[in-house]
Amino acid sequence: MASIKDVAAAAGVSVATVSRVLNEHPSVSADARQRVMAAVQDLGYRPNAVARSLRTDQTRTLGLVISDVLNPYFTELARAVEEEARALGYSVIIGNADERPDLQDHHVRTLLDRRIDGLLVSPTDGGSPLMLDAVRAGTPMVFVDRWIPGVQVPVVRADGREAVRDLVAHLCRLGHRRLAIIAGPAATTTGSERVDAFRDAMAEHGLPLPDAYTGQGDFQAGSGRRVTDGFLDLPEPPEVIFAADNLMALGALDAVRARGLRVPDDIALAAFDDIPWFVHTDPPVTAIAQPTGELGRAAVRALVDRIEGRPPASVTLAARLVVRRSCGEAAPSSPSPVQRSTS
Amino acid sequence: MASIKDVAAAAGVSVATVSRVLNEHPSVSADARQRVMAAVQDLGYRPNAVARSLRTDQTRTLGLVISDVLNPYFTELARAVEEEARALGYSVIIGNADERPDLQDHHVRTLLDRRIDGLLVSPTDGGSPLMLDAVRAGTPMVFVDRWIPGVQVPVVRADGREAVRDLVAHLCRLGHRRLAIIAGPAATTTGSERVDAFRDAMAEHGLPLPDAYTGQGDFQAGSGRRVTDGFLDLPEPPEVIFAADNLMALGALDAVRARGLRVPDDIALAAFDDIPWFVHTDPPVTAIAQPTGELGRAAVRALVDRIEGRPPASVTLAARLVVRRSCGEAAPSSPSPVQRSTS
DNA sequence: CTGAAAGCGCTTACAG
DNA sequence: CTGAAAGCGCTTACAG
Repeated sequence: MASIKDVAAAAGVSVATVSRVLNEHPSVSADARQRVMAAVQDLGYRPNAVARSLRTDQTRTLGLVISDVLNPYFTELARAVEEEARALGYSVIIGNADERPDLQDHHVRTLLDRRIDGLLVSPTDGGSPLMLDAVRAGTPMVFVDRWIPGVQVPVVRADGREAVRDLVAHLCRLGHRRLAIIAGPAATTTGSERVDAFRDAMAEHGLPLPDAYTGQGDFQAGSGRRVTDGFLDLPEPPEVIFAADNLMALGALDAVRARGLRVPDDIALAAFDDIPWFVHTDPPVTAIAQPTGELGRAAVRALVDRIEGRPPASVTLAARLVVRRSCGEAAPSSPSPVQRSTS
Repeated sequence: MASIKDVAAAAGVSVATVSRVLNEHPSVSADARQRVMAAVQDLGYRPNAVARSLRTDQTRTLGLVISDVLNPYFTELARAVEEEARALGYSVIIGNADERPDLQDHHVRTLLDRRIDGLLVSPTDGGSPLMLDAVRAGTPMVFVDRWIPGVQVPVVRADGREAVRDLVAHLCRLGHRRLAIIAGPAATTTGSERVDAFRDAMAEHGLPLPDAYTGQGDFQAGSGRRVTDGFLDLPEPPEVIFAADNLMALGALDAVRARGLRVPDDIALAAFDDIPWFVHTDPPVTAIAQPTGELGRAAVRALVDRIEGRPPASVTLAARLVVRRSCGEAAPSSPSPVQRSTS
């Protein structure tokens, strides 16, 4: 592979001059520029990003550590992140933690070793020593979706409180009283917040959330199945299951179906996070939709602000309830069943 | 951030010695090793991967360029790739082409600039000059899923011919005669192969595949909707739509539902690529399942073989038909409706 | 406008 | 076993 030396030789100039034209430094003669460009063409020269990074101490790369790529929510988030980063001249390297703190640390470490310019994290846990060290060491960082309390890092996330209240109101209107939740890990903010919001909203309606109706999941399908099985084995099973993410909702559907039960007749179901498939499931699933793309873009902007020396801002966007048929009656307000979340 | 010099100073040795203990070079005294380890601990030193790469001319990184991260098939593929790569001591950087040749080239270029050790590609098109150049220049490369004909690069893929024959047989058995396909881009191998396999299988049953029943899609949901609308507008619409990937099947479901029609009563549907949601759609979708994880792992092994100087092998695995209810009668052989593809 | 030179943080023959 | 030195491919003050 041709190096800058080869280009310099071919163009009859010094490597400094080649570097200057490559970096569009103004003080290069038109003639020199010409010859360098020609040599670059001829040799098919491409600057070695590794060498450049070593020299300039910047990689123009962002690290994104997400909890689970297989979760469509995070996939969409990752896509938006990459898109916005590309627009701002950055690449992004994705690390998939698979909801495992050890894997998360592995990726953070690898990313740090590669000297990425900044880190976007959706923490799988309450904050490992490694993560905390990275913050303390001054690594530009921004949390997306989930965050670690007590740490001085901007957070870009959706607030689902209102939407959860809307959901509970919707459920009460349909006559449901025994509501259960499949929660995410308590160590994650989204894990605990969604339960809290649910419990608080229920309280407003004078409904208790008994422990038996609070299942501990891990945001993955398997736990959704397990917890749902537990609910269904109860002497008095709940009338509604609210899954704190779409994968656990999938697991819940698996479990319900395995028993030959029907949604919503035998048991109602709702989920946090909306995905295109929820329109086509049997029945269509009522869900709380996050502005996922906007979250990803805002997170990148905050991180790049931080990297480039501008003050980064935390951002909180609203989530919203999308009523479908999985809790009972279809929403009378919904104009067409195929309508997609476009707003 | 501490550098190797700092460690050397703290340990009272030269940087060469530090480097040796870091790389587990045998000829280091126990004493020196001891002191270096301690210094590394104290300083929280982590070697700069950028500098190491520049020096050793290897990044221990694989590039993976896929056509669409939002497609669950590719997400799963990417996950398997990362897993196997990690097991073999490599990181992977994913580039999402979004089915756009220009974006694909962008990522290939970026990856090459970063001097990744090898490239895993599922080409969006028939092969851009850039891609061809990269092959010619000797970049270790392996194609996964899709490939570029006439290029000397190992291919790891699933052969869907048999499964498509099984599908067509299944459709005929159910009495369907007018079968239509939503094809992928003709420039992709999977785009053309699936149509060919479908047409050939139909021919065996004496069925023609008229042009009107061959819709041109691009593997994305929008095209599935458009093509399906076209089919449904035909004076004599097909009885079955076979979508060449799961996203176009989603689009087809959207379009069918928008007209208030029902699957399979009004029109039957089948898809290439199986995803967990197909179990829960209304109705459950008959699909051709690829051994996605195994493809990803085999592709990584082939690429790493190539990188490390061993002869890489092409791999072809079989896809298989998973019958559900979207084409008519449920499969009588299926023991339980929730059964997941585990084999 | 241009080039020689230093230096980014490593690794690795080469001597000792 | 150990260190001094060269060099990977760049960029960037510093002189001219």
